[in-house]
Amino acid sequence: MSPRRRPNPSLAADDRAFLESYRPDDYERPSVAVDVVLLTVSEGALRTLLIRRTEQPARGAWSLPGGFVGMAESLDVAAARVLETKAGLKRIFLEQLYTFGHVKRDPRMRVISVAYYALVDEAIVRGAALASSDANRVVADVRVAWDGIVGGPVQAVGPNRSPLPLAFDHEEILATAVRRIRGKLDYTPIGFQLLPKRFTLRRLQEVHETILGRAVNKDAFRRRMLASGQLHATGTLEDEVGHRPAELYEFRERAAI
Amino acid sequence: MSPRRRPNPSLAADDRAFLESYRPDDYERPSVAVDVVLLTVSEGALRTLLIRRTEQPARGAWSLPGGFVGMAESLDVAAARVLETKAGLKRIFLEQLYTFGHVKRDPRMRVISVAYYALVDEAIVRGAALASSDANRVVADVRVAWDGIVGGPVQAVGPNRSPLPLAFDHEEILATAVRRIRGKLDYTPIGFQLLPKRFTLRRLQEVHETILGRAVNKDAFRRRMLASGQLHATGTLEDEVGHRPAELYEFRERAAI
DNA sequence: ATAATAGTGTCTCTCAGACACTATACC
DNA sequence: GGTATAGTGTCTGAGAGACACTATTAT
Repeated sequence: MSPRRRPNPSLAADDRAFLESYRPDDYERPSVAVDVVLLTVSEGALRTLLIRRTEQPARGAWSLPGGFVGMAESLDVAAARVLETKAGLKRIFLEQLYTFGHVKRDPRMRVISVAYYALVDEAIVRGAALASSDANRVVADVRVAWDGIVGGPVQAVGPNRSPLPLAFDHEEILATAVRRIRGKLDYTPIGFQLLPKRFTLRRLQEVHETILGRAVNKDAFRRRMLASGQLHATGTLEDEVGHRPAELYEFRERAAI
Repeated sequence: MSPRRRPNPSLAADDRAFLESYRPDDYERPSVAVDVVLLTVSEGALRTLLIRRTEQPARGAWSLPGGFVGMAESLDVAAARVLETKAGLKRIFLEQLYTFGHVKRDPRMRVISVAYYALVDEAIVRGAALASSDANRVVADVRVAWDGIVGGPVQAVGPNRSPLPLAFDHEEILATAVRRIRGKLDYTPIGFQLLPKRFTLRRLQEVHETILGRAVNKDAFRRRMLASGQLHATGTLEDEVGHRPAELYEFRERAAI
């Protein structure tokens, strides 16, 4: 049962002696899970991947993709694994969000959930396995009822405009993710993660407006983005747009796990 | 062994039926701990409470106060309990920081640590039980070797100016806490938590300067603080200062767990 | 030519930084 | 009065918002 029986050679001798006698099973332990809020911007709406629960508890309700943390994988790796197995997505921007640990948040047993959020271009979402017509998966609209980063309730809405009930405390997790990215947007170039490699400033501005839930000033936005030094003009223009084409930009570096 | 045997009456009938058959012990689980970075500002230095480990592993190294999460307590409650039992402090500002889950961060076994940070007035630290001359407790200086919120290494230094080696990944946790409060200071009134109920603007500015590790503009600081609406002038002045006394202010509300 | 959006130049307003000045306590 | 800090008034520079204007492509 012990996760690491092999003594670590870098430990001091008395550390090793201690390990021999230590009995981890003497203490009752909670389960630890990761839940991932996969966010994308599509058609001017903030959207997230939800999976319908087919088993108890909360069968039929919608939940964030998640899974239990393996004994030999770090939290980051567990979150990336969940993203790959449940959404078919690899090498996506992924950051830890918050850890939810209320005693009764899962009726089965004590489950502590380390929540992550991921940002991904909508085109990748469409191309991934989750695009297959699976009635138990949906990329739901996220309706946010508050301004700025004050926080508050959110609602997931399905393609047919019907509200989707969320299992456990997943509405709180989703709301926390929205609050976090709204706050991060003010001082980090997080919006790039939601766009393809090349994009126009107009598209980037639309992403910001969608996340923030309000219009932003076009001139100031352009100036601020270009002054940040994070953007690289490619010299090429978009095409087939029916009006004057805009220049395509790239983000200088692209974080991924 | 199961944490909650009593059926929850609010559950649907099939949820209850599921609970009867669910066997949480089928899966191996990690241990979950909380570690608390207790920060205070004293004599122009950022300081934190450290406890010397008297048992293996890492006996003799210094560690953040911490403890395992009980099966019937939430993470917030566990952190507050640690603060009370290990530092004798109650009703202190306490917020979740980050969750550390590298597989080998603890050589004994898989331990996932949910880190919290707490901010407290130095006078309370001095009055608490931890002031008792315990050679295994120290309020150490935190030396920060980087500017702004870029992050980097930190070092804990004892009263005799000797560096204190930290156990496990506690240096990383401490550095994460410093990074977090530096960032929060830019847009939230977090500095109040490190001062007594009544304080002068000068003291508040000193706290900000200590946390940020740099001087801040006096005029702009006063204007910004007074304009924030978070401060309430008491009308009384400090006394016995040997020069013109400053007005005492209060923070409008004081968060605590 | 017309429509539609890309992109720029400029003015103003707000706010932070800098600095000088006055105010008020203890000695 | 001397000294030290509290607190204010004002100038300046940086950056966001607003708005007008030019540029460029498809139809």
